[in-house]
Amino acid sequence: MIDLKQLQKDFDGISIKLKRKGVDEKLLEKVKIKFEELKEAKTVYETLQATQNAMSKEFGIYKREGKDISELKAKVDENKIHIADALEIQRLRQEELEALAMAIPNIPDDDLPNGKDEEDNVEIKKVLTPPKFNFTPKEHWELAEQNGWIDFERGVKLATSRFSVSFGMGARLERALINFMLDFNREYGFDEVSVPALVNRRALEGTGQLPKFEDDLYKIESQEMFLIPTAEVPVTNLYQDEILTENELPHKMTAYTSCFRKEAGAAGRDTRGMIRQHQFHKVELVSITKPEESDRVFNEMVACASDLLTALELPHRLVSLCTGDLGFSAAKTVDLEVWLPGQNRYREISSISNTRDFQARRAKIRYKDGKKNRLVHTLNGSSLAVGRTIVAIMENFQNEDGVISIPKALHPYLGIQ
RNA sequence: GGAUCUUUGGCUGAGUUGGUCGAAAGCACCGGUCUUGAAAACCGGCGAGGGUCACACCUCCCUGGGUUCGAAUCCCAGAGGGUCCA
Repeated sequence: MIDLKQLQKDFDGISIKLKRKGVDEKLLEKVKIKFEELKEAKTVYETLQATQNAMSKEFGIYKREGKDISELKAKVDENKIHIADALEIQRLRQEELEALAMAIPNIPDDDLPNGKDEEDNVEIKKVLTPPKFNFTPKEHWELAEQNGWIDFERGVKLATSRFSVSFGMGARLERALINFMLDFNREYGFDEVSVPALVNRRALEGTGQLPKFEDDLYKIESQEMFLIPTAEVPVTNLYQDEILTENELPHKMTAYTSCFRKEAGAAGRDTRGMIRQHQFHKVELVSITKPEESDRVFNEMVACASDLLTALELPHRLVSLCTGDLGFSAAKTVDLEVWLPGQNRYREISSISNTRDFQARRAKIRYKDGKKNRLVHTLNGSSLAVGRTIVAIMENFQNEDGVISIPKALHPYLGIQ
């Protein structure tokens, strides 16, 4: 959630910034007015409540002294009615404001490229050069089936489309990658955590998936619990409602989880293969920092993910997302795109975001800065999506006969000499 | 699943004949005295959010309702935890 006080104070400045992300100024105007109305309603209510409290106190004194209370009681009873009204007004305005304010995305950083969508993202740099083949490289689903690594039909049989089953080396590769990434991240200074894959509503509100994106989440109706769409949710919310000490920051964490997404808006896209699955494995990076540290840690996270790809000998590039392509909670995002020879293009394999205090405000994650409590900054990013990494390995390490070599970095994890 | 107990500030933990309780005490923490330095001892401070220039003031003792002029304290429902039974 954005800072409403600041919106009130600097409406024009913030409007300009949010417009870059495509936010309607009318919505902001509404929020500002609602915020002022709420303040007004609060003042009215609090004044009434104060006199009520004072009278109640007096009541006690009267009684102790044996004075007549009938007159006072009449006054108090009357005031009570006004309080009920005032409270109701306040409650309504609060609800209205919340509904509006929760729909406003984070403010993009000033130095981001302007733009509408993916097309306007800006490449920062390329790492490693794509391999040249003297044959036509195949796409991953072909290779996956040929090698017997992944079975898409059986995934559909067990669940529905966009589920798959890994066999043999395909399955082992998954496990090897997860271990490799976690070890790699740990050496980079990220502490490993293992978290629930099912979370409550509050957690999802904290990181901004709810209330806006409920359609994309799998929900356990009977319990009001949700399957996590990313480890970002449980890991960031570890510190929800807490006041951290300055010297425990930054918290740099890495976690492996399965992720679950309905992909509601992606009908027809990437229907083949395992680029876009309802369930996938991901190793995630999450950091919680002091505000002045978040840019530094952001760069560390990007470097960590990029170095990981390099260690796996996968050609990739870093892309700065333009304002229009930025996610809801992000103030800044760098995507890592891996080269896929079969598709002859780069595809997203990791996405690192700094949400600044946007999630911290919702999730109430603060730290003691001297005497004061300040909001932390939260950052998250995929180390790498495991499925897409396997896709990248298959396509980049394929041989003419369809046999797939294994990157050296993974040899120890697969018992290859 | 049934019975019963429990849920308080960073932690431990008082407060259950309803009023002066945002809440004792201890620990932790911060500042000071002392010390070459540290520890100990002593003095002081120390929950959060809103509001204010600063006060005042409002809200919060698991959550949501209710009773009452007034609830951490009473009633109801729900959630979490413990114990016993199955």
